[in-house]
Amino acid sequence: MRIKEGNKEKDILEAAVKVFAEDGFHKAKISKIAEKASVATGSVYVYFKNKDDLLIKIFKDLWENMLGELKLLSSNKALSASEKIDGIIDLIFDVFTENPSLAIVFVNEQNNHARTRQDDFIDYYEKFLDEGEKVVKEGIEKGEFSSALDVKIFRYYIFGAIRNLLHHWASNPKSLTLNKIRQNIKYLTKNGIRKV
Amino acid sequence: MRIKEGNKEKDILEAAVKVFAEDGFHKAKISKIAEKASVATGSVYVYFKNKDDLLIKIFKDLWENMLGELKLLSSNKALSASEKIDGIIDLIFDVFTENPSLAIVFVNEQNNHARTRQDDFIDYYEKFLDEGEKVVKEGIEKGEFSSALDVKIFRYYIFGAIRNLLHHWASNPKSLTLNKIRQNIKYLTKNGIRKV
DNA sequence: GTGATTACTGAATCGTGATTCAAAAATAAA
DNA sequence: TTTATTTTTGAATCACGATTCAGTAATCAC
Repeated sequence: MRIKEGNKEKDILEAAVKVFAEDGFHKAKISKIAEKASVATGSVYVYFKNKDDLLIKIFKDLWENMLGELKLLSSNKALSASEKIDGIIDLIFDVFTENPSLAIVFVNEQNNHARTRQDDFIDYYEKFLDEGEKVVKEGIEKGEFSSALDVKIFRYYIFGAIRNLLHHWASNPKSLTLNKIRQNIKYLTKNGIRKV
Repeated sequence: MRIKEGNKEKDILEAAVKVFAEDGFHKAKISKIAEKASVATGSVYVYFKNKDDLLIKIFKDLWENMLGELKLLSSNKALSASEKIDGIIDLIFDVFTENPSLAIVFVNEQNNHARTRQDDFIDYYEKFLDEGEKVVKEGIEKGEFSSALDVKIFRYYIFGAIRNLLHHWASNPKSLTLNKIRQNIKYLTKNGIRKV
C-alpha cells in the first residue's frame, strides 16, 4: 500500500485559485495549475472530476465557511443591528484580505458560473445572503434602520458595492488601503453621502 | 457592384448581445449568433475580426454613448449635485431597462475581458466614471455631500451596487420592479440605512 | 443582355487544451 | 526480496468550435 504524500488536493486547489485569478477561468490551463501545484497534469484529475469541479469546490469551501462565521455573528445577542452590519463587512473583508486572488475569482467567475449549472455552493451563498438579510430586518423592527428600505434590494446593493470595491482593490492593491475602503463602506452604508 | 442589404452589422451585434447574455461569452457559439442574426456563419467574419471583436464593439458602443449623455447632464448648471447623482442613476437604468441582455453582458463579461487586453472601450468607460466622480467632488465642495467620504471609493461603491442590482433584475425580472430598485438606490446612496 | 465587382455562404480546416490511460514509481505487507 | 496495492505521471487522444476560403449570388454599369 502506498500513502498519499503531502496534501495534493489542497495544493491543487490553492494553485487553481491563483491561476484562475491571473488568467481567468476560461483561459486558465490545467497544465499551469498542475505545474504551480508541483504535480503532474493527470494528478489534477485524480482529485477533481474536471475543470469546473475545481471552481465549484473553491466556491463551496468559501461560502460554507463564510456562512458558519456569519451564523455565529448574527446570533450574538450582545450586538446591535448596526454593529452586526459592521461585523458582516469585517467578515467579508477579512477573508478576501487574506486571499486577494480569491476575491478576484469570486468577482469575476461566480455569477457567470452560477447561471447555468445548479451546484450546491449556491445554496451556501444564498443562505449567507439570507442570513445577512435577517440582520437588516431585525434592525428595521428595532427601529435602528429606516423602514423605507426594501431588505431584498439592500442585500444586493451592499453586496454589489463591496464586491466591486474588493475587485478594484485586488486588481490595484496599491491604489487604496483596504482599511480605508472598509471604513468608507461602513460609513456610506449607514449614512449615505448627504452631509448631516 | 453590389450594395449591402439591410444592416447586417447591427443585426449581428444585437444577436451577439442576446447570445452572450444567454450562454456567456465563452460558451456562446458564433454559429448561434449568425443564426439569430439570419446570416451565415462566415458573414460574422465579414463584419468583425473575431469573437473578441464583437464584445469590444458592444462595450465601445455602450460607453461611448453613455459618456456623451453624461457630459450633457453634468454640465447642466441648473442642477444641484444631488440632482445630478439622481440623473446619473437614471441614465444607467434607462439604458439597461431598454436592453436587459446588455446589462447581463456588461456585468458578466466586462471585468473579465478588460483585464488582459487594452481596448479603447475602456477609455470611454473610465472617462464615464471620471465624469461621475467630478459630480461628487462638486457636491462636496458645495457642501451638499459629506467631506468625510473618499470620492474614489464612492465611485466604485455606487457603481458596484447598481451593477449588482441590475444583474439581479436582469436575471429575475419578475422579482423586483426596476422602478423600485431605482428609487431605493437613490435613497440609499444619499441617506444610508440609518433611521433619520 | 454581359462583365465586373462586391456581398454572402457554409462546409472543411485547424488549433487548442481538457481529458484519458497505460505505464512507472512509491510504499506496505508478506 | 518479492508481491500487491495505490499513487502519480505526462504524452497521446479527442472533442469542440473559431476561423477560413473557394465558390455562389446579387447588384450595378454599360
